[in-house]
Amino acid sequence: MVSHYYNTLPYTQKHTAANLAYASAAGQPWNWTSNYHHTPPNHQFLGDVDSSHAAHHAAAAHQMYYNSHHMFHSAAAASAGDWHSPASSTAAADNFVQNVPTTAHQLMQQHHQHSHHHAHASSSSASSGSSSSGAPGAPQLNDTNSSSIGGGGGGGGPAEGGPGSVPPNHQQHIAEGLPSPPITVSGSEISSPGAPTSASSPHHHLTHHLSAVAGNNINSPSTHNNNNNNNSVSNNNNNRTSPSKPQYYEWMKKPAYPAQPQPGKTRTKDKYRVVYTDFQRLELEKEYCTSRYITIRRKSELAQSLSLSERQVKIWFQNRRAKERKQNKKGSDPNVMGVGVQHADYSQLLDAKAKLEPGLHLPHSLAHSMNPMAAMNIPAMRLHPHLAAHSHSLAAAAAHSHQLQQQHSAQMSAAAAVGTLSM
DNA sequence: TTGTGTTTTACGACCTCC
DNA sequence: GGAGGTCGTAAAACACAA
Repeated sequence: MVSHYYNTLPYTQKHTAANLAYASAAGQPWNWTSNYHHTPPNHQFLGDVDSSHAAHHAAAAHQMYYNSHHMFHSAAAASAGDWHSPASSTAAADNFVQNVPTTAHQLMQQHHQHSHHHAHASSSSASSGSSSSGAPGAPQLNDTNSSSIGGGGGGGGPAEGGPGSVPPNHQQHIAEGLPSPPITVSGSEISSPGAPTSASSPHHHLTHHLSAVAGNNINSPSTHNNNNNNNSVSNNNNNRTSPSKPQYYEWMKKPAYPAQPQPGKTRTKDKYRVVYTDFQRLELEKEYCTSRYITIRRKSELAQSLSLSERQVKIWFQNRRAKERKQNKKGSDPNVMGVGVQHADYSQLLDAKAKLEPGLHLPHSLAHSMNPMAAMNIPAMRLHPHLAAHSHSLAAAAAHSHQLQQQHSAQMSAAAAVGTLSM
């Protein structure tokens, strides 16, 4: 049986505009990607600046932005003023882990309610996550692909750091809201700090189970001396007609993924890739909305709160930017810089939002402020990465960003107008 | 159900910056 | 040299038409 969560929640959510999940490019009710990340003013790089001022700016606008439109974020903002406030620095960081799970729980509860409201069919979605106790060290994973489910992510992880240090009830919250044990591959830091070891992965369970019953350490690098055993098993294959004993075949000895061509390669371990939960995606999107380039601090915080590795967060941002560039390129084919696409998407976004929150009618100015980055399409926004990475250049980057934002404010207004009218 | 196209994670190669 | 950026790509996950 397939993972409850995996099958229900993502799908139903993805097909429901109200659920804020990613929607595939085709047929999506509103293009989260193209619209949502249109960061509020002055957000392009402010989020990267570890200065309290800039961060505060980002946090404030971010809060407004999400409070207005996301059932998630009202809770997030309410309980986590620190969320986007690096200004709160260490103390906030200390509280971060403790706050976030609670927030996550709230968010998921709201999400769940909302799912009931708007997508009744998905009623079992979030509960699937909560159905797994997600106790630390004892993640309950669903059958398949549940690596992205609550169980593993929060609790199972390494002893130090991350949600592992969260109080028990928070652990459950994490299990409900911050699933995804990133069962990624070895070799690098890619394995999530908060994620369970691969031994917790369903695949791993299966593989190990099979290997155990087969009497082979199939995943063990030291098994090259077990060729005899393998041979014996292979020989058993010839006796597969024997009814008295369970038969184990050659394929059973194979790991879930093809053997590594090179020992150092990392892709082939337990899972080629994991699927992030909607919550993880949402939080990442939120952060991306704040800034397309994540700071080291925020990366660390996010990684911890989402039970992802910093590498995963980094790569997610890289992929996210690539996605945006791709979309921009696609939208800018006919001598346009994608603004038209952005407009359409933006109107869809607002339309969806309006459905989501019928009472919400954004004033022009607000809509404008929400979408300063319709011009994110603009090639000029491709500031040099290191502008974001290195604080020395941040001021210039921010200034540049601001200038670009102003340059495109007219377009933004148009976009906002379109969006408002569409409601 | 299956085939096919798209999206999402993840990586390697290569680059720039400090 | 290390960190992080883009670019290109692999492959799983997913969506959808036939």
